[in-house]
Amino acid sequence: MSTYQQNWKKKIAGALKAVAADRDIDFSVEEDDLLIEKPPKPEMGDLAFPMFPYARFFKTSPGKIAKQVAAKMGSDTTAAGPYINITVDMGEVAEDLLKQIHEEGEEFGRNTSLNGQKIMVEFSCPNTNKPLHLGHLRNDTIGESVSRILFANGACINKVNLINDRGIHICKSMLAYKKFGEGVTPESSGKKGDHLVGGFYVKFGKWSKEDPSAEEQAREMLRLWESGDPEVTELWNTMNRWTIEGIEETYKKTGISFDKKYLESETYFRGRELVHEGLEKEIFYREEDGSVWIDLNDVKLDRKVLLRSDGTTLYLTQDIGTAVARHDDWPFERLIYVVASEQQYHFQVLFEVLSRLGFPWAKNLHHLSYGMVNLPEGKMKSREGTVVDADDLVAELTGMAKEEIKSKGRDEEVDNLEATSAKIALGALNYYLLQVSPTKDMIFNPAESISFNGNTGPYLQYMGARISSMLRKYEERKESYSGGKVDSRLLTVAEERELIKLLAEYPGIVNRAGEDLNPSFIAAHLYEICKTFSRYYHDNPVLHNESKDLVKTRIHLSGAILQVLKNGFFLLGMPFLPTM
RNA sequence: GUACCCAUAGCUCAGCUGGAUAGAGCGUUAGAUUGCGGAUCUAAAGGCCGGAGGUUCGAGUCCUCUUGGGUACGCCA
Repeated sequence: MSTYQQNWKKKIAGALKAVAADRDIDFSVEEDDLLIEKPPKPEMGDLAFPMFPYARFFKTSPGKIAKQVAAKMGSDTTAAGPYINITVDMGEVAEDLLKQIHEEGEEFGRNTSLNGQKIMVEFSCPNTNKPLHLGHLRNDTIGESVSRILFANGACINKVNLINDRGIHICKSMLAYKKFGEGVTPESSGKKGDHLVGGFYVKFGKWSKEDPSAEEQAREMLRLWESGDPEVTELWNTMNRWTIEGIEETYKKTGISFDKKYLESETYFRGRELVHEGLEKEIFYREEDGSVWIDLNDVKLDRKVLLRSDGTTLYLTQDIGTAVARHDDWPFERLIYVVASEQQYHFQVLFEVLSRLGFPWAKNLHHLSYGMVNLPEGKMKSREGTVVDADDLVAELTGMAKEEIKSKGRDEEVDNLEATSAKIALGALNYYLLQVSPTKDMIFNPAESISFNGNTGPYLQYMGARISSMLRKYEERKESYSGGKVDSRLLTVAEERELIKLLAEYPGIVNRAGEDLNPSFIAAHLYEICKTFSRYYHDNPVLHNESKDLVKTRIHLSGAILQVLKNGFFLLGMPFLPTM
């Protein structure tokens, strides 16, 4: 909610009360309860207030109320059927707004609604038996973006990762390495560590089809690992290091970072302890075979096993330990788990268990459940080898961007072809992934994502580059505009009014994105700004203009737009490019 | 079988707490360049918002039922 909208709410609320007083009706309205919207067409006005809700109190039609209210207002207010439409003096709004944007710079759009609240965000959570794939990329970009958005809303953020480095699946790649690896290393093979290890995981799958004893051998290895066998532990250490180093390289390339990294191998003990404590408190119960359970039938979550009959821990047990360890490390007020929607049941159970264990903060845990990423050809299936590898995809997009730059003959213009291509690829990827509401399944189309026109990352980046180019040109010939001065009242073109409104709305969008944990609101808003600016500068010369005042004013506006784009890009993990 | 999620233009997606004639992009068709980077812009065609009831002054949005799709319900993670 921008300040000019707030002001108008106040005025309309006042007029409504005045109308009620005239007619001796006992009526009051809080200005925050007033509905505010945009008229369907800009020429109808900038703000609209529907009068439907008041018909009941006033015992007349909304249309009549609108007329009576409008009569109390000035010439900028018209009654249009049941609506009151306001035409805002945008010159006045622009004067303060543009100044504010230029002064606040990268801080414009931030607010204090979360007031220093400590929020932990968990995302990514890779396994150490294979490299990242397209699904992780969605997870990573949502996690990173939501963290930045919450920070912009005034929260204190702690981004955490949880490395899944133990369990039977890890042993499978280790076993295959031991049998077929012949001592190969990332260095000797020239392969990234995560890809090398992932290859052995795939190899295990093939081998286990031929040799029925493979699965049993993997279980034996797990037992050895849990009992601390030195040889297995050493191999585990080595291969985990390879994978984690490989994955961290991918994070670096995709602009993802964490404040803290948790390892399952270090937190699962804690989970086991907590289950034992819960058992003593009779929150859990033991079956005859020794396994430990919780009965959640009263909340329709069935019953769930917490410890195997041999006393070893499970995924859920480990997550209990991790949550408690985290709260001890950093007493968060909220913890957001960015995890695929497949795991909804898991988190319902986890939160319920933590709550029954008596942790008051359990009610502040939140599962940010996001949908699957599919391909135009259909679902990704690891068995059919159609899983899109993260590194491959980034490389492919980078290659496509590079070709595009060359084909436009701009490879001489950009200062670093390789770096620029990579930034375009990243912008394309993140924008495409974030443009869709997190909760929904989506289809990822690589060719569409990297396209330079349409609703895509590169299009937005292009608008940023174009505005930058204009600002550079302005700086070059600044002297020829000397004597001119910024005058917001000159911003009378329809697109200018629209742009000012969009800029004014930006902080509210950041707020809403934070409340709903939904970066797509920001994506949509930035696209709207870019599209409007495209249309605007196409027919309205900014620099090639007789009036020096007008040049300066439009540059002032363009600079503010660029600033908002930059700020929004950051929230979406999209690199900004001054030229491309 | 039970629970949760989704269904809007040929395709990919928007549509904020219910509000004026349901919007974009891609694709299709037709246009615009002595112009700040045409990697652009303009316009047209394209919709029973899966279906049926209900609540409401008003429903793409809320409720019930129904159809179709997805996911979960492991001593896997």
